[in-house]
Amino acid sequence: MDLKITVFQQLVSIITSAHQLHYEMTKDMPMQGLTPLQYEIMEFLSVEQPITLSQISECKGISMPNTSREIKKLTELGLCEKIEDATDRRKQHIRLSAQGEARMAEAFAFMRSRFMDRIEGVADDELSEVSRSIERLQATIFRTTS
Amino acid sequence: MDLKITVFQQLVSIITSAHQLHYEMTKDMPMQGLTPLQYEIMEFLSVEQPITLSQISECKGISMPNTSREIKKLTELGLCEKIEDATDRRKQHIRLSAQGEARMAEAFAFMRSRFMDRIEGVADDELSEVSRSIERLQATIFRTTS
DNA sequence: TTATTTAATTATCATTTGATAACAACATAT
DNA sequence: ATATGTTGTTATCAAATGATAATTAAATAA
Repeated sequence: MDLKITVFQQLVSIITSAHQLHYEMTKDMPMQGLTPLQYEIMEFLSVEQPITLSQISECKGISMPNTSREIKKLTELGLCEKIEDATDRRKQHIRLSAQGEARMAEAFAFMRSRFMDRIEGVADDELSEVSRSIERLQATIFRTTS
Repeated sequence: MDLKITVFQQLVSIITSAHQLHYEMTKDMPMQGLTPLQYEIMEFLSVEQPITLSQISECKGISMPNTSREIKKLTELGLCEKIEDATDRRKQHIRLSAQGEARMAEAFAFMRSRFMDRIEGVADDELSEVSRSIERLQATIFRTTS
């Protein structure tokens, strides 16, 4: 069969697995007043930061009014903050506040603990292989086509 | 730094990338009357099939009443069907109907097309590397710990 | 200058999804 | 036989999210 088709099918399967693993790592995690969407935005912010409202809207597929609403709530909760753009006064750069960073550090610690249980028996040389494999995927198919 | 910590951080990044890529492949895809959750269940069914209602509920983190409601809607739309269990008459095994399979084949064709555009310039030997990398991940960290 | 575009906000309503209680049918343990 | 647990259903309400219109302010194009 065509190699590209094979890789596509493998990609679908790994996307499914990644989704499933994320679900298992975050299941029963205390949300401390955040709705699922708000938490999702927080996770996104901890990876892409700082970022404007329009970019969040575009990347996550949330309309501008709804993005504005959720960021407002997160800001009111003290979890993120708005920074004015130096050259364009319309733009707002959003980043996690110190409290928001702490909150996400907790979340990732929770996930990490779940992950550690999962890979308990895996040998170091196998893990090195895994590490190289992930690097390879990030450098090719997951690379952002700008 | 500890290898396991490194792999965890890489894992978080690949989960994010996978989520992002899935979003880009399905963005603007015609949903033909399916809600996001219903489509998500359809994707799940096309991977795990047949499966009981309780298993869908457990795996996807949807309560039984809500799972029942959504499966009922999908069944009414002719996209999936219920099969009685031979030994336990309470159980319902759910699978995609022929129409449901056709619908998902369309969905995957849509995604595949997007994916092909994305990897247009990637050489075959690089793709083979990607393929091996995915296999390695599926065999290790994404393997289901039963 | 004036028009047009872009970034963000507020308000509002519809839809989707989540949560809970009450129930029915069947299986299994005591 | 009776109790208890499991699987799934229906109904209902609450919460979260999506969608749209109207608005403000600032940048940019004409």
